Amino acid sequence: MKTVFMGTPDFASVILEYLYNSENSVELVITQPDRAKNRGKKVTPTPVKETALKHGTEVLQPEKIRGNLEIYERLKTVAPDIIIVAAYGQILPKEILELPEFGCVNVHASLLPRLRGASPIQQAIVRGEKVTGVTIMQMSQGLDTGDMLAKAQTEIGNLNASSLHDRLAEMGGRLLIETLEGMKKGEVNAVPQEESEATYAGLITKKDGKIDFSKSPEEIERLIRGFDPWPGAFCMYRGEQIKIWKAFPEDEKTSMPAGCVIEASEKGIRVSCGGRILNIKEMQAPGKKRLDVSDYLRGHSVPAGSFFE
RNA sequence: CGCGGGGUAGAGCAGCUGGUAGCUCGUCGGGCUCAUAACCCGGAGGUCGUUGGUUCAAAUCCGGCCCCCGCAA
Repeated sequence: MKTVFMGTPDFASVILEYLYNSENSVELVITQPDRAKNRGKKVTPTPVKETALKHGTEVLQPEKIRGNLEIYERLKTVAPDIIIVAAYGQILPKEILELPEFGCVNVHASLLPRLRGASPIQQAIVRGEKVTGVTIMQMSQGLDTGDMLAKAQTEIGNLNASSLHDRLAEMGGRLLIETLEGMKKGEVNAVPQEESEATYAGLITKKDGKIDFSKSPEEIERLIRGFDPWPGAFCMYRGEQIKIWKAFPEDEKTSMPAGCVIEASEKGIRVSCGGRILNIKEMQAPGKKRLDVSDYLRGHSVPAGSFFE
């Protein structure tokens, strides 16, 4: 099929690669404008833009796609059979959704109707879902509310957000291509989402990574894993913001107050939380690299009775 | 020119108001012990990121460059 692709981050760029490696043509790619970001405030192209340019496809980066006549006319001229959307980052107006013969389909990184929204991958882990997956859906005007065309699922196990992201991106790419094949043959059924089962995964900010030691060790561990590598789960120790990258819940009970260090050794820093214990294994001080707790302790002292907060 | 921290022994840190480098762990050898990741004794291991400069003398002061990281976006 003749397609137009719209997407922005790495997740979308993986999907786009699958599209290039398929029978379908990519006529045009639309992504978010280059933004000044990172240290040094350098203007950086989006991953999708890089992928598109690598394949020699024209890229458009409208600041606002809604009500953008130029883009609309352009799409009309290109006249794609279908528009593929993956983590684009802007809401598409009705007239674009209805423009192609096959409409717009979205690759979403969750098993809809669960985890609609911007952060399905992280939230799947943080909320303790056992399984998650990808859904290909026919886009409608609501937020991830369209009819579902295909799904694939996977166990989360103890993956962190980075590994889960990569896995879901690959799954999404494969599933998209299959679905496009099916659509061409008219073999795809659109299944409405069960509205009552919908959950939402909103935009994540760095502040959401703050660890609350009154919560259970399991919950904290999921936050750490779900926010790895971005934005990272953190807490304060002696006035410094410390990121925690690896930790394991222990069953042992304790009556020490939340955040209290019970023991610090090369086996980990054991901290009281929610009446039980979280064993911290890997951490990072500001301006420093990620360190094994055993390495960290060679240069810092973490006495029992001090507090993480 | 967004703000900031840092590059010192295999690892993590200290030293940085200038005068031939120190701590903890590891490592090697020896000892103690029924035994040990415990303890005692001893040793090896560093062109102090790189490159210029100031100085009688620089890890320590000044400039350029390379690399790592935190914040903010």
